[in-house]
Amino acid sequence: MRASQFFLSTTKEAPSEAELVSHKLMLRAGLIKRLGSGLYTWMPLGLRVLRRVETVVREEMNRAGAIELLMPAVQPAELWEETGRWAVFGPQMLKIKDRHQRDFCFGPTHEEVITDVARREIKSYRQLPLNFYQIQMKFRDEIRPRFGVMRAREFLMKDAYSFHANRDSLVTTYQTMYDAYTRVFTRLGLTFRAVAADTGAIGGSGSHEFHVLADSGEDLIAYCPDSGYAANVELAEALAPATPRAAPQESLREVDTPKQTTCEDVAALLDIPLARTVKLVAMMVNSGVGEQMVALLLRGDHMLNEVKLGKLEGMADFRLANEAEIRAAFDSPPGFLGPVGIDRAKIRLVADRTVAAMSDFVCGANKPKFHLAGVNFGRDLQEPDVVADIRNVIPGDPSPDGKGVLQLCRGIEVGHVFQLGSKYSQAMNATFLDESGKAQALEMGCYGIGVSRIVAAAIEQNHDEKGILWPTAMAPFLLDIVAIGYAKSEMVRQAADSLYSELIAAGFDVLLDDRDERPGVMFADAELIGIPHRVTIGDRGLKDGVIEYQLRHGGEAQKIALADATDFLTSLLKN
RNA sequence: CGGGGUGUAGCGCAGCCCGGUAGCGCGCCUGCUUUGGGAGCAGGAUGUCGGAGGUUCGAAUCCUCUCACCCCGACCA
Repeated sequence: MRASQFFLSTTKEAPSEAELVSHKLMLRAGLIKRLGSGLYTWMPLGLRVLRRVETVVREEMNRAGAIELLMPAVQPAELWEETGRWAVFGPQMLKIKDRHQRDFCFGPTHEEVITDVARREIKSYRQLPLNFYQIQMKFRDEIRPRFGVMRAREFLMKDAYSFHANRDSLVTTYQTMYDAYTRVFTRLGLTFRAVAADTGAIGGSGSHEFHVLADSGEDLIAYCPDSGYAANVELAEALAPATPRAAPQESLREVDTPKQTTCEDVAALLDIPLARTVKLVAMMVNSGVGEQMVALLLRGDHMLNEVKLGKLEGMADFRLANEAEIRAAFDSPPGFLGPVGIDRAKIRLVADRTVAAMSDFVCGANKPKFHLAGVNFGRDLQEPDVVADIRNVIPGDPSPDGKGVLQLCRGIEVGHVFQLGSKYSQAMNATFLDESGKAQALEMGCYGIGVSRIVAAAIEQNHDEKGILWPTAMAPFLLDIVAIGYAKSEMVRQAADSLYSELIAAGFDVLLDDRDERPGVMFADAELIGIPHRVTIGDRGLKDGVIEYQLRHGGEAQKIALADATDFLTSLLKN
């Protein structure tokens, strides 16, 4: 591609809306342009990158035995009503009406559509297993789109769905897809980690997420360097303390805490470790027959894990209690809440396992400006109604597999694989006939990759102060030929044109910068855009019959004889 | 949706407090010079100051309402 025939639109400054490096660089390099919140045009340069990622994904899906198809982006509501997800997906789904006032949505995912395909097409166990995939724009009305294409409302996704006669077959394909994902992210040159994950709104049993590791990632990952255990903190189990609760040593007493409303403040005032304090989080839980207050107990330095909480019996629907509800139930403002002396007939007490094993702890006194110290279960209050793991793990917690301790890191979720089981096939009556001629529900798996998000994640992981450093597999061009004085110098023009056409003929994606720009502009663009290899052709070198080669990712420029250039570059780019 | 912030030329911003009819840098256009790291000089174009209402002789500036966007918390590829 000749730069003069292409469309580059780079800028020195990034729009102020961009916060994240990848977002800024994508705008500055002219990969994307914003249309509205969470809506982006992929400009010609950005589209080349997106297509590269798509190519790797497509190749690996095909290799894994998945078969490509393309489903409609617009889906009828009735299909979603069959699985009950028209309501479940809720406001995140973009719902639309046609001219006859019939309800449709712009597909946020395609389990319903593919299951409909399956129930029409799959009749016999002889057809199984089957794995379909597509690469398509999805729409999700995100609460807060941000970070450019990282969390956009419209985004490109590869979604695959597999169908099986039994669980074993599902597990086999699941593993095949897991391996395929590993190959995809490896080929794309990303540093990533596969982690055990929660299944969220998609549902099902087993699931893993693939995360590109980056400090700017929105997800927290717990991993154990010793055992290889890795899980999203949403899921990572905080083991019950190994040592049982110690016997009470202290007597119960009130302590003056005139301004201390947080565990941190109280611990600082009393000069005790934060781990000796207990906080109470008041929740309103809707059990279906109205709301009831539930008091959660967590150690002062621990954070509530809402995913874990939601999985407890009868706790699926909860929200934080507001101040009025708290005052009514505890006769105290927030900041001084505690489990001692509360009406347990009205307020259920759910304690984290860690708290359940504590003794002589400090908590609120349900009285403004006072806390209690030396608090003990059994003696000062009844045992909790429920003891469960409801907190996030923290660094140093023992690994759930019993080998070593956990550490935390941040990740960007770029892939997710699920074993769905028969959730959708049962709801939609998608069955096949087994060997004995009996109708059975199909076992399903589903597998997503955030194609457009990968582009942002890759930049997050590969950039420097000058711009993007594309991994080879997703670079928009492999090589940039910077022709200095192309418009003026016959010598430069001839050398650049012939090198360019030879490399193009050899099948390489080469950009010839034949614009009538100053050298600095062309160099700066080459670096911002992140093209991995660069040669510079100018009168200065050509006088001695040489051109210059430079790797984007650092290293000294080297001079190459013009006569050897094609061979040199051909062997270089082949790898 | 709750909390915070910003809307002024294509982009980045100043002007607003203290009303007098809009400016800077980059970019863009023309010409000349320049050509190995985002050029120099000269000339030029571009704004319903996010929108609507109000106050006022007069509003980018003050008031009210609205819309959009960004950031912090609940969703997911």
